[in-house]
Amino acid sequence: MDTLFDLPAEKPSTARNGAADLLEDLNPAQREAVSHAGGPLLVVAGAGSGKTRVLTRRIAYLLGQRGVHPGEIMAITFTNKAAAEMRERVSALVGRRANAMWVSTFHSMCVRILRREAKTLDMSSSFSIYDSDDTKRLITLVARDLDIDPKKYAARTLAVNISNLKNELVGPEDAAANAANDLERRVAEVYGEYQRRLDQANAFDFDDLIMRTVSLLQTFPDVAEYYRRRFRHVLVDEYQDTNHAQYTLVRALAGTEANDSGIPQAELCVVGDADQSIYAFRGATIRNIEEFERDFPNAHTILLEQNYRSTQTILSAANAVIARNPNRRAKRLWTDSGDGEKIVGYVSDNDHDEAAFVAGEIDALAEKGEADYSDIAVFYRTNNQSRVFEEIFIRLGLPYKVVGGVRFYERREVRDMLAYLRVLANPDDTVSLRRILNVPKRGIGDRAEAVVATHAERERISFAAALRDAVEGKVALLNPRSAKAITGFVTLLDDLGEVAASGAEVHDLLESVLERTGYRAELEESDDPQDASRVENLTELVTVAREFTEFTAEVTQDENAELVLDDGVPAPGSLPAFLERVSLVADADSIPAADGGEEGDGGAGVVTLMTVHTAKGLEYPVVFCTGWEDGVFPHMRALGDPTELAEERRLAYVAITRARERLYVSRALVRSAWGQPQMNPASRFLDELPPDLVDWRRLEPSSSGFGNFGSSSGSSSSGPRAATTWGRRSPSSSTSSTSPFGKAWKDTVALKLDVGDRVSHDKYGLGTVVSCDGVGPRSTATIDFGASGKVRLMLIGSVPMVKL
DNA sequence: TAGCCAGCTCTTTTT
DNA sequence: GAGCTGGCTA
Repeated sequence: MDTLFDLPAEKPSTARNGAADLLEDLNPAQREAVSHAGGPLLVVAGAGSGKTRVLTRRIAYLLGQRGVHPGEIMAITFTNKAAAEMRERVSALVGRRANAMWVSTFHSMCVRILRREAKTLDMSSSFSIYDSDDTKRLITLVARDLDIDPKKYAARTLAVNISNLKNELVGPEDAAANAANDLERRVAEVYGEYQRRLDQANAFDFDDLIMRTVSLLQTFPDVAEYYRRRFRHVLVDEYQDTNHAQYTLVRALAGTEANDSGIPQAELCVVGDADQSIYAFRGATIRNIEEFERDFPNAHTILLEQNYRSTQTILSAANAVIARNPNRRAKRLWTDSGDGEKIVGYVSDNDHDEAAFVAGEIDALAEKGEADYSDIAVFYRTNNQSRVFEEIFIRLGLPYKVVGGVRFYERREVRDMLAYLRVLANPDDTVSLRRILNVPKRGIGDRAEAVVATHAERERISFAAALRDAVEGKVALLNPRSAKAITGFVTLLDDLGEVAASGAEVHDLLESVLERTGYRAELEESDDPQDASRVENLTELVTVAREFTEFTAEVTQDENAELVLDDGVPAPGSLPAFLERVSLVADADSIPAADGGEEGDGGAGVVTLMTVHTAKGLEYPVVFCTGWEDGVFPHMRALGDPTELAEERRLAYVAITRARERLYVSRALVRSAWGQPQMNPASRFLDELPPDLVDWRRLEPSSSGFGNFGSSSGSSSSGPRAATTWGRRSPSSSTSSTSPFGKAWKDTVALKLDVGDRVSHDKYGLGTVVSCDGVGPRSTATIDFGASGKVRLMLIGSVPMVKL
């Protein structure tokens, strides 16, 4: 949160403005990227190749050398953090002029455009922004109303499908027309109704922000023309993560060579790296970067391969891993800064020991003065893996911060409060209104809610209006007790509405809500320990709101505040401004400062824990890559699909390339998952690390005294699986109560295979089993699929493969 | 209407 | 192991 309202550090700019200054300390490729003028430019920027530097210098160069006005520049990133950093770095180069640029995420840029053009779309500019939780709630409501069996079609599934359609810019009608099966027909049906309700609630969901902006630009040529005239330079960071909708948006903004409005195409500069594309699950497509030259004729491509971040050892490891991905454009990172330390490998008995090893190693590094806590990051594949690290770190008193996971703004109490605020800002926001209808409990049950909802539907009025009808006794079938409770609720909202209208600051309004609803009192009276931390979170939320108003007060007094008052931006410090801000924050926005110690906890800062996804774009002197096990990383769901496996490998590549000086990789033989211990084989990515680069501190015990099972795939002498045999205990010998394995094998294996068996796989085709590994639900087989190569697969229930 | 308990499903990754 | 749903009781 601390980065939420950061002002760019405004050093009195010893502005670099001369062309020589701006290009001086760049390598030839970087220099070319900075000074290139004219046609569309693709900068393929390998990890650590100075991408941000190129982008910021390019902007400074546009301003200083090419006479571009800052108002003509739009720079798009994926996180607020990246946007803030870019703005800050440009400011350092050119001073306050930077403020007139649009530097923002795709989503905030779209919000800004949509607020400005809301009337055109028949929306009010005070619209709400629904995140995935709101979306799921609304879809649940819609599905219920459409009598859709929630067991057969989970809200989540429907939401994911609708989101995918939106990312492809497919509207409800087209979705219905193209629906080819039962699921798709249901999705289309829900989609249509969902969209209608969003409209009714004066709300956009995340995907709408992009999709509706695109359709705005496509449907209203004069609107598109306005933005095209305004933005003569469009820069896009992390271009490999754009989805179809975002790609179309970029095209619509920049214009194409052959556009009909007579406005020349804007100068487009996109930066990205196909090897770091890790958001396919959210619709991102590498295609956009791979086909850039086809999409934009006359495009010029520049490759940045020199790395300024990591040691050669780390880069060689990264290169070796990513080289296994098929069909990629060759690219090899190199550095002239030397080999550095070897990679440290460690095989622990269980996830607990793995965390203890990491903690011990961090301690040793700090002790020896080789690293501050803030120099160190621990990465894992999924958020639930943070838990065991937290336990150990707390016990040892290691200062740490977990980024992501159950995010602050996703906590129930925080969302409840924000729902109150959203209802006050936008009374049509039905999802928020129904969320708080009976929170805290005030005697308005499901029954009463359903009656009011039906009334609203029948009378074609909003849910808020239906509540008022209930107060006036105009809702049939509503029992008097419920009507009374509703009256109390409506009165409460009216009172709070008055507080809001009186011009109270957001934090004062929030205080009023906490008091008058009795929300805080209820938590304080509870004896559930969880509720105590809820109270703390609410206090934190009030603090955030206070900082927000204080921050805006500071900015509006600033003589150069014109940017903040630009169109499309809600009044500074206002409730809508606050809600917009908290709706669009991301995990990555709350990463502790790398220089550490800001918060005054001893000057050494804190160790940062996060998923690999969150780590993208960051770098640390010391990096721990944990949980490198097949089924964990690569994730189980990716094991059976070459496309997904390739994405996992890119993820591994991202993880490795975050490290500057020291890299650790570790795995655990046994890990708790689903509340039960699971045995995981080594990650195949470990085998892909060149053996001579890794110093294995501890290996798997070579023999556990039980019979070997299957044969090692024998593919590696690198150590991690020097003896790939697990202590095998028969499921029946569960008399050994100390055995963590007893239960793990209760499930049957979906497919029982032996060496030499022929199989047919949905994606890989025909193959022959080369070797088998392990027993129980995590057993694997290495299969030779001929042209598709040798692949190791888990023989889990969902594997799309049959024995012939 | 609220509260309690049993049983179920779930885990990627996120703007 | 956690959070949600459904069914039951007061």
